[in-house]
Amino acid sequence: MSDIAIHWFRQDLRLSDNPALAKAVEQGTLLPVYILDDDNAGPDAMGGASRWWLHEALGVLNDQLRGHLRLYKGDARTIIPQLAAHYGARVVSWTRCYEPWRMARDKAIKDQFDAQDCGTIRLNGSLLWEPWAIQKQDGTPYKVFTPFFRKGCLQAPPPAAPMEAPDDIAFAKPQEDDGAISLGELSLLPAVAWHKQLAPHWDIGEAGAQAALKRFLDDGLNGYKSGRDVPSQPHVSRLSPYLHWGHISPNQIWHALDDLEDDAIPDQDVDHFRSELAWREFSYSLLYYNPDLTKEPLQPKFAGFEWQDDPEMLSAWQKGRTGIPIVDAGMRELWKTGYMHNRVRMIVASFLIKNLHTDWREGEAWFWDTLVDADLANNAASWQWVAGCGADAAPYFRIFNPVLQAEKFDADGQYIRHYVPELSKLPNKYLFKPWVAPKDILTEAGVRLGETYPAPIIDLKASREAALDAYKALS
DNA sequence: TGAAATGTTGGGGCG
DNA sequence: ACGCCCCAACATTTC
Repeated sequence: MSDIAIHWFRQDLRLSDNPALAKAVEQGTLLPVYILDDDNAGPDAMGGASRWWLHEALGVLNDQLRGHLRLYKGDARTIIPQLAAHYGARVVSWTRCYEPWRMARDKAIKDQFDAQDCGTIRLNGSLLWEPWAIQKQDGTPYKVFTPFFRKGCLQAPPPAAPMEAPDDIAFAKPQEDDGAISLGELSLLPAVAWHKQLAPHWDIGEAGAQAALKRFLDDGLNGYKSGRDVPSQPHVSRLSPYLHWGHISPNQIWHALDDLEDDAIPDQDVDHFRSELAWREFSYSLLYYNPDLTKEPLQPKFAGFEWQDDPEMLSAWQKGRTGIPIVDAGMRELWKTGYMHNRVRMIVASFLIKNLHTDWREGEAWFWDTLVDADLANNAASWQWVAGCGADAAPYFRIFNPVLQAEKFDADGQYIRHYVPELSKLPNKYLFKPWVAPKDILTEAGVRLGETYPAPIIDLKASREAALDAYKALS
């Protein structure tokens, strides 16, 4: 047996605060690998934006590893044991994942190794607390967020202090015939170069994650609690893709908040940002205890709910051509940047579900394909939350009015004007609802409804009432 | 992590 | 001066 330790990178694409990687480095010479495993992912295989991000991220990680990252494509259940045998590895390490398909796969691989000499190292590096660590007194999982956060998270042992990156990694000598392929051969980039417009908005990788954290702590956190609702303001962290890919660990963020030296930042801002990290934990808890979360409503009474299936409506929503400015602005931000501000996510989701009466799984699928932070747990839990069929869900009658939401949270119209430039000359009075503007105002602003910008595809008032009736029938 | 309908109050205009 | 109406502004209830 050699002294080789294989670290299998998955959603932990960083060197610092990576306990499993650190352990592997301690135990031998490192063979760092990544496997594109669409075989096991099945219907949960990555979407387009994720694949682009991963392509870039693997390039950056390979540079960090001084060109030693080995890439493979296929079924990890066979590739990992083959690699271990091929190299005569002493140990294989990985950071735990919590998606049902990954947990099943990883357990099968672990079981194979348990019957052999090769050891495994499996550690948490992606969550503040592992899903099974946060439970109610009676041993059942929390179903409501606030006690999950206050009683569960805040009274649990605090997250471990982050570790430095291992210095001076000794790499194993790669063998040419081990099945490794090039980054290009992973074929992660889409045939149509849609991803190119995403690139200017992101600094992918571990350094980019740390820069985003610093930017947020310096300029965004102060005023977070209320500023986070305003999409034109820099008061959101934009850390979600970095967390999803493990370019930064939640422990690093949590402890950075502990270590803040700026006394001027109100406690309520820091506390609220911590609660957002805890929402991520809550989503993972929900998925862990409800493996069908991505496909089945948590509340059984929604099982037979009759959603409308209108491909044209869905397409208009996806393209940002609904005729409702704040909705279109959000959907276009998503298409252009791979991201959407959280407040706007709630607005567009509410519109799809409660005005267009579309199955929440359609929205879930679109976000899965287009978000650079697409995350199985967060995506499923959040769509169920908006649809009202999830845990701790919004009451069914809580329906957003996208006009009022825009008037409240984009009061100066900056966000809408940026993403819906064909409306930018409209005065604020009509920017949020151009269909009520007098003809001469529209003409003066260069807007021709139905030509330069769509007329609304749905009547907000009537569709709201229809949703209320349908939901009321359930309760 | 709503919105709309309904109810209440109080100031000002006006006969 | 007084009563009446109107209607913001705010509060409460309902979906």
